[in-house]
Amino acid sequence: MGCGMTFASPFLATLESRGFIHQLTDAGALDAAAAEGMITGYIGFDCTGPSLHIGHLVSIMMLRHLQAAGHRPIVVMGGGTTKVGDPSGKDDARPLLDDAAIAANMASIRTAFERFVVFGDGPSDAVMVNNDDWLSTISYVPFLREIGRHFSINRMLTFDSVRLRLDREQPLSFLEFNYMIVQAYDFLELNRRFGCVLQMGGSDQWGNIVGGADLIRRVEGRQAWGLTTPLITRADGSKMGKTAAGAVWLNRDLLPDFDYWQLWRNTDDRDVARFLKLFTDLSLAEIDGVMAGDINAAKVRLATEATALCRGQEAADAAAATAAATFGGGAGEALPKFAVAEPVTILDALVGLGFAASKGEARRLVAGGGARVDGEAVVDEGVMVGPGGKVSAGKKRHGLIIAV
RNA sequence: GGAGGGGUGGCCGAGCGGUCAAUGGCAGCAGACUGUAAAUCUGCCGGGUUUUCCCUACGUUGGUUCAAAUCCAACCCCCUCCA
Repeated sequence: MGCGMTFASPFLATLESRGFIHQLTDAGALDAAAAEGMITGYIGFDCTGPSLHIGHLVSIMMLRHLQAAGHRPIVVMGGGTTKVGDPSGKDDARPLLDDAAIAANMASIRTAFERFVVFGDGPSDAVMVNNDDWLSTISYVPFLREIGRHFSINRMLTFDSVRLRLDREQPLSFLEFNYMIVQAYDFLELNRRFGCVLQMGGSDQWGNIVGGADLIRRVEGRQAWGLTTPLITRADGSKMGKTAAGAVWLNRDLLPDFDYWQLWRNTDDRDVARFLKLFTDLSLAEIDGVMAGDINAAKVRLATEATALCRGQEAADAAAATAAATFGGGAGEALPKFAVAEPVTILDALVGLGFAASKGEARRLVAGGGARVDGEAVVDEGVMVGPGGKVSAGKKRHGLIIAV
């Protein structure tokens, strides 16, 4: 969508040209600040799950572009805000997580960032902080007097996150109602600690972000800005992040490299150009070149570039090589494997590889003509497969039987 | 507090004493066509069992029946209207 403006600062110009910008506050002043010198910006991430997923990728890429343009990114782990729970875009309150669960999720999540931004002590090196560090020590009455007085209930009631709940007569607890205040306070705290002047996030965060920028202006008398991305959906209307098979995790231990690569490889034709801009480092000129060629080659390029960013070049190349070999009729190393001591039936092999949830489902797969051993369709469910065999379910799912 | 309506398979939504593992739609999986895409058409779509067999399922717990998702009772939860 974008705002159609032209920007003087490389950072905003890049975001705009690549489709990252949905809304931003005082574009002219932010552009001037970013053009003039280094700025510090942040994005917060909740720790409600064990890993971030590709729905978070747009935000992560913005931090990457921020750093690439010579600015300083701050990754805020929402150890504290996760305890409150963001009502934005939700009909119901999320179950509250305990400290141990949040800490575990946070530890798992932080590893994903190391591939996208460079952490360190240099001026534009990324910083990671946990907002629990300052939120958990807040004293109630002093907080109300310093921060709470700047928030108008009248206005808070008009924010979408609150209004939608009230309009639908869904419950909204006082705890959740405070989320925006707590997030606004984060921005203030980051402004004080790091001179952070920009908060970015998804479009559902607009209210929270503006709240923070307002708070900084009122308390510190300084200007701060907010920027949101559009909600990225696939051509079929589905949201990024999830497929019917489950969340598309960034962490390798939750989703194998090959599966991650395959996911991008199977991108809808209509999404390829857009995704190349959002999820790879290729320049716009390179993308034009790629798109001018074969669409399937473009998808391979998207898959390899996106996988390299998230999982490393080596993993991306291995996945690409495996795909080339496997879909060329052979088999690649990165395929799922099932270790057996002696030959098993095709049914057990399909279940063992995770291609069928039950023997009944495996049976149906065979009956429907979808099962293959070494490329040959299996018609008899009694067929045995031993180590070295390649088992396929449909055209896209392939696995290897190996010896224990 | 009073009066109604409802809770069904991943989701939506029929069924309202046996013929119900439960119509239909969506999602999903597979086949055909293709390009590891989309669209379209076809099949499958609780679990086990080499299959006119067994198990588990229609909010929960009991009951009536030869037989219940379907009837009764109590309880839990949701919605609407009245106070």
